Amino acid sequence: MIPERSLEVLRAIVQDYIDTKEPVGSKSLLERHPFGVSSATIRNDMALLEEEELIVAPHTSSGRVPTDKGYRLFVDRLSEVKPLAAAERHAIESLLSGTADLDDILGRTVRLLAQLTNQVAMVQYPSLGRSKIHSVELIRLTENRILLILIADNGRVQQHIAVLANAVDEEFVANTRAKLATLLNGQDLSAVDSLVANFAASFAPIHAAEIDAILAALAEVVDANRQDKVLLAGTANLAKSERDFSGSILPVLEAIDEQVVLLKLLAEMEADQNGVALRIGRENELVNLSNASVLVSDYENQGAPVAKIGVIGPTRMDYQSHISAVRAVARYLTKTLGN
Amino acid sequence: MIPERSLEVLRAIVQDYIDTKEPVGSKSLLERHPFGVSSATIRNDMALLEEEELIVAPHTSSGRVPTDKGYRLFVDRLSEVKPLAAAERHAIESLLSGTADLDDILGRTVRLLAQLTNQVAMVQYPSLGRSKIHSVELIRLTENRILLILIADNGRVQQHIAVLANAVDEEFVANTRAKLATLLNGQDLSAVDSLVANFAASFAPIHAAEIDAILAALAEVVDANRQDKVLLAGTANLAKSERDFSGSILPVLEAIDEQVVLLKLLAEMEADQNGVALRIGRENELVNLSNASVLVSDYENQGAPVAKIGVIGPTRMDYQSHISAVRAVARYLTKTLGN
DNA sequence: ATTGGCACTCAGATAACTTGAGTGCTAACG
DNA sequence: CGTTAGCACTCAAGTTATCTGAGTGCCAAT
Repeated sequence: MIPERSLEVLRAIVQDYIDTKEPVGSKSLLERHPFGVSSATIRNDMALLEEEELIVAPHTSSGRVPTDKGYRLFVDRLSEVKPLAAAERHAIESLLSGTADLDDILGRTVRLLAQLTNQVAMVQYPSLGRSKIHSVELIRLTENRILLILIADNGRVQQHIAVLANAVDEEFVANTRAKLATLLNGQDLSAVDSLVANFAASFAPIHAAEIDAILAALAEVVDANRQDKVLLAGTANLAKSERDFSGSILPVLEAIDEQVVLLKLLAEMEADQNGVALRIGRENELVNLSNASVLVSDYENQGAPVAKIGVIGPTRMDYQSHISAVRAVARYLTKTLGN
Repeated sequence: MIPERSLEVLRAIVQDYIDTKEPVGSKSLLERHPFGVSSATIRNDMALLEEEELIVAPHTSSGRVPTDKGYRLFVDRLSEVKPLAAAERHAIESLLSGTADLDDILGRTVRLLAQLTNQVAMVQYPSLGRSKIHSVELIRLTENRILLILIADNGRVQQHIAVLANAVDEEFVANTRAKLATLLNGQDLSAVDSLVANFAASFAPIHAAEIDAILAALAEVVDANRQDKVLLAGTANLAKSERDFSGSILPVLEAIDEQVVLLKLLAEMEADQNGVALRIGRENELVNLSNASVLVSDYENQGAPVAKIGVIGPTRMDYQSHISAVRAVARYLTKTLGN
């Protein structure tokens, strides 16, 4: 086992490094943290930590820098979450109060988080996966184009246009709409596929093609919700802290461009007992994010987690503050959606 | 007036500079462009061009670089638009064919443009400004929350939730919906304000507060459409060509983050006879884009321009190719929306 | 287990020197 | 007159050499 004091040294190294962005050496460490021992002793401890691959020296004669593993130990066992400053709580409360539609709320929230952390913030749209259909609407745009709108009980709205081979009249649309409504309203989203299996049977065969097209649109809409959407803010923060990403922010920008990648990553992440999920550096299997950390939390609606919100930044980020920021924002978002 | 050959020299300088990204000198210019004269003559021409502030020397003894003014002259008078390669045309056609909903089409289009130009591409959602209301829907989510959906004849859909002080029943909603429909369907969007002015009068005074809330939601939705939305792609291209932006891509990222700024800029830009609008460097009054160029074109629906699409990149961009790329993509987008 | 002491290392800063692509200017030329 | 050859000059960028100081590892003494 690693002795107590050595762990304290690791903690000090992580904190100093996050602070100064410089590799930290034994002597300067003592200046900031009054351990009651000499620099030689610290050096011995450091040698031990290096053995354990918790820290590493960029070159032979320079201070030490935490490894991904070191950060991980720090976060899991050595750090306490730093509570938000009063001003920050205040900012959250005032910015997220007031009702508005979903787009608006998420937009404001993600901007807020970006500003609070000075990182790139992201929020995932509430997934329909676990939620129910509030209602389905059909609107006849032209004689052969039908707009299908699906409204989920979490306030998310998704639309799609079905193009029909033949013209249909208002009556047909109203009729279809009514049948769909009784069939689907209030049902679980995941049940849609099986529920509509025999839907065409209740119509005259003449309209089979039209019904098919509408069901295809419905499937599209359901699917569009499964593969979700993510909103970003604060990308400019990347440029500001460019050297924190060992030179190149390209991989991060690429991940941001390819939202699919991001969504896959988010889907994989599972919150720990603190209510947050964290991937540090190489822990992101997506190789291109190997010098970034991703920190997310779930937010809820109707008592169940519906999606994730979080930040992406350099591995050398201020975990203590950011964890509480992400948690707080997620909590307030949950609350806001509750209305 | 500037003599003919000097203008040719300017053209050569711009082309070489875009190509090599190095300041171009009199001698190396001759290697690539066989003017029938000596380097000393070229130097004299360059001195003249420098006098006219069309080119500038970064330091005393180095080649010349075009100024914003130089690029402007180049684009306006010296360059021919370079037609797209067959492969590129093909890519456009195959990527934009197939019907889908608006979100999808715009998403694919903007990605395509980003890939074609290797720049950051942006597309503005079709504005409702000049278009008409297809229909207005009201959906009762709970007894005091009404979802209002506005569908424009350009396929754009916008929703907003109105929260009412008192509970209302289905009948009230259906009734209101019907009245709104007769009043608004087919009307010009800009006419909404005056059309609903006396709307409350046709209801029992008991429901005044509810009607107000719904009208407020309507105003919101109309407004949300005015201030528009913009979709981006290819931000990773920024990192790749970072040094093209004289070191810092921060201002560009900031503009991207603040979509409001971007929208304002787009609104200001008016297409010239080529069908494109171009701001070079300092011409962007937004001071932070002073080493970027913005290149946009209108795309149309129902025969009238509805919004802009374009790219943003370093002033040293390949105007000849990009202009035709933007134009082509805008044209195909217009065509796709036509269906 | 801790410490003082010492030899060693090496990234980064500073300075001196070299190189080469570029310039401007002038005097001569057709 | 426009063009040219020639020449002195400039300066960014690359190379090399040197210095410095914060850092290390190790060992013998406490």
